[in-house]
Amino acid sequence: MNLKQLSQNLGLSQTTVSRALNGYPEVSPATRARVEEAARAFNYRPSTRAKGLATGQALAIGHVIPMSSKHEMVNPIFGDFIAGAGETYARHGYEMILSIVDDKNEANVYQGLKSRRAVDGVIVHGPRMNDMRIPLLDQLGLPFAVHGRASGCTVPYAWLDVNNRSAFERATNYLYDLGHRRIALLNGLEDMDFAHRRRDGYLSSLAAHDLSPDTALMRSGEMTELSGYGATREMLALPDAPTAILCSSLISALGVRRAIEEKGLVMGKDVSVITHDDVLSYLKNGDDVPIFTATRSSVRDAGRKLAEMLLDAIANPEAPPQTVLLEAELIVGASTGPAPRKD
Amino acid sequence: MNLKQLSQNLGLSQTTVSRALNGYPEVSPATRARVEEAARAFNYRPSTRAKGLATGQALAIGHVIPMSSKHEMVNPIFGDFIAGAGETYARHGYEMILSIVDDKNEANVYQGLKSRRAVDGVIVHGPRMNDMRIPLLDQLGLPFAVHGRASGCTVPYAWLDVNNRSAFERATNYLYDLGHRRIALLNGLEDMDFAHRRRDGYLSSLAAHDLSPDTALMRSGEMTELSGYGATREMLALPDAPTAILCSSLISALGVRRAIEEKGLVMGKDVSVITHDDVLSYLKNGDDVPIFTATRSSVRDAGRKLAEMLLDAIANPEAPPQTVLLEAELIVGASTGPAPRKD
DNA sequence: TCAATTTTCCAAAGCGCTTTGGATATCTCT
DNA sequence: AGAGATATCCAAAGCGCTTTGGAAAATTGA
Repeated sequence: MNLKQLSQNLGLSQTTVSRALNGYPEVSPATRARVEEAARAFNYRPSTRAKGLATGQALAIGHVIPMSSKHEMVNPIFGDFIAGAGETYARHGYEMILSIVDDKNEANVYQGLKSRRAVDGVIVHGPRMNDMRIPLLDQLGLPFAVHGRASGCTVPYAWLDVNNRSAFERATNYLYDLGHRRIALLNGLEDMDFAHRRRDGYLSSLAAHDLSPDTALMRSGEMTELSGYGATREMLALPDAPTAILCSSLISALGVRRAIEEKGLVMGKDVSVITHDDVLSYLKNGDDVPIFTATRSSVRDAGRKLAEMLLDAIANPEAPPQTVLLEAELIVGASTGPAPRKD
Repeated sequence: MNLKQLSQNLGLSQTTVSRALNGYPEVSPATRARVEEAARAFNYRPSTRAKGLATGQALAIGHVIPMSSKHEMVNPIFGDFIAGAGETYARHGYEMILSIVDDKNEANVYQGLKSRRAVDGVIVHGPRMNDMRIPLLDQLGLPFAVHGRASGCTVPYAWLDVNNRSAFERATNYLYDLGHRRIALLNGLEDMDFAHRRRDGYLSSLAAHDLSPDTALMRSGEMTELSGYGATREMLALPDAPTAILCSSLISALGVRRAIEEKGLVMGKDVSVITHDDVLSYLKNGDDVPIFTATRSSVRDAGRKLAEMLLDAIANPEAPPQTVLLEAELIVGASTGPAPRKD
């Protein structure tokens, strides 16, 4: 069923039917009702492609998911993020189109989306330091919004980020106040922007308390259970082992806990742990009482909100880019406690 | 840059340029080269929408991700699955469009995709027992392929599935051969088709060895770390605790291990564990030596392959639906060992 | 009652591509 | 050299929608 057939069925012109369906005023309430009724009956929906051609809009947003070509790893937060974004799109009649692409071909993909006019805008995932995608998109003139930020980018752009710096600074402070002096940082990959900010927050807290950072206690890498386990195991074997560990993801925190318990130590007593918690749907941090003390910020909410920002930016292109900085909650769970006394 | 402008630039007709770019024979090698060169120089790509309108194809595949409205949970395997599927689409010039939808509105979404002609076909995720989506899609005439199967569906359809039944049967046999007699099953949600098949395999092995199933040792639910932990904790507290646990996902296996170790027991010695491993990129089962003995089947490969099957089916609609049944590997890791002697 | 509005509807152009049905130029063969 | 084949290109229609510029019908005002 297409517009032509529908309008013939109704004995009306395509114009009138189109207008009735799109809420234009120049059609009487009576015929509008008749048209809507018929559209429902025949299960008519305008072809996205035809509509897009006619209006010049794509009614679609692109999500370009970078995949580390080294590790072939897709970001585990990604599922929940797009679940949030998808809600927003559904509400606004937009489609989400997804490209998963290894880091090399990224520029190509953005160019393609632009020149094929496949999307009205894109969401940038996993920004790195000095991310070249941002100037690229800016130059292409393709509206975009970034989940996170990219230090070193000079052009203004729309972003939504968790205040990773302050979150990790507060977390470190909290551990300091509990008496911890040997505090380790298990960070994400160095070139990811968020990792950089988290380290800044961590270092800033150490500095504020006249603690000098120890590179033996600062790790970074992919955030897997195994890497959390391995790093913790190594660090606990040090002569001057850390009494507290700051961890970048709940997944690696599981590994941290395992290494602690394997050594016969008790988390929250012998070793304190704070992790960042993205509130992933398949990885809850406990039921009522959180297992881990955590800096918490829902990545699904972030998806919802950032999608809204992008749609806003598309709707009024003249407005300056919005930016949102979310403060993570610091929620106290069972994984932190006072630093053990030295004997 | 559009076709018209490009062809004017070249002093050729749109027809010729279009043909040159699409590999039609009725254009001389010389002009074809000239056209391709110019297209590259001007970064020309045909508008997807216009092309789609003209050809009647969408060059897009829909993925409808059901989200349990109860738990708001997105399937954690989903990221890796679409990473695989995405590879295939990229190779064939298809786009992936994603809808995340709660179970109630699903029918609507499929209808919408069909009548708006937004996609050439869809992948069905997370099939349940007697899944009504399959007859629906069949009736709509929208090509589709299912990741998994749906017991009880009578219409023929294309699917790709792991042989969950035989995998869990073999795993149970393996535990039996190690001397285990109290074997627990931590399954996924009951109404998911794969959970049903896994239980079948488990029960069939028990029956073959004259073991009668004990409902106290059979759990099912969302597969989270916490649920694995909770269930194991409870079962280990039973007077007649299991000596082996069969687990449906690596995530919940982490919880299983935690509950075991928390009780001061050693996994692989006091309690054996076998889990299913989807080979998720962010959750590796150990580096070289697997941590868990596991039934293993890469969900990313599944995505790649199933996408290919769907594109095939779209390319020749007359062919009968393909079906692929993958056998999971049974890989032996450190989590299984002979049943402990009774004292 | 009749001109001036206002409502309500329509025909046709256009969005950017593919494809049909020629037209023209170039070869081939005898 | 000239007819038939073949290679090369083009104009125009059509895909399903929106939207512009009117036209016809209904309503209003004096």
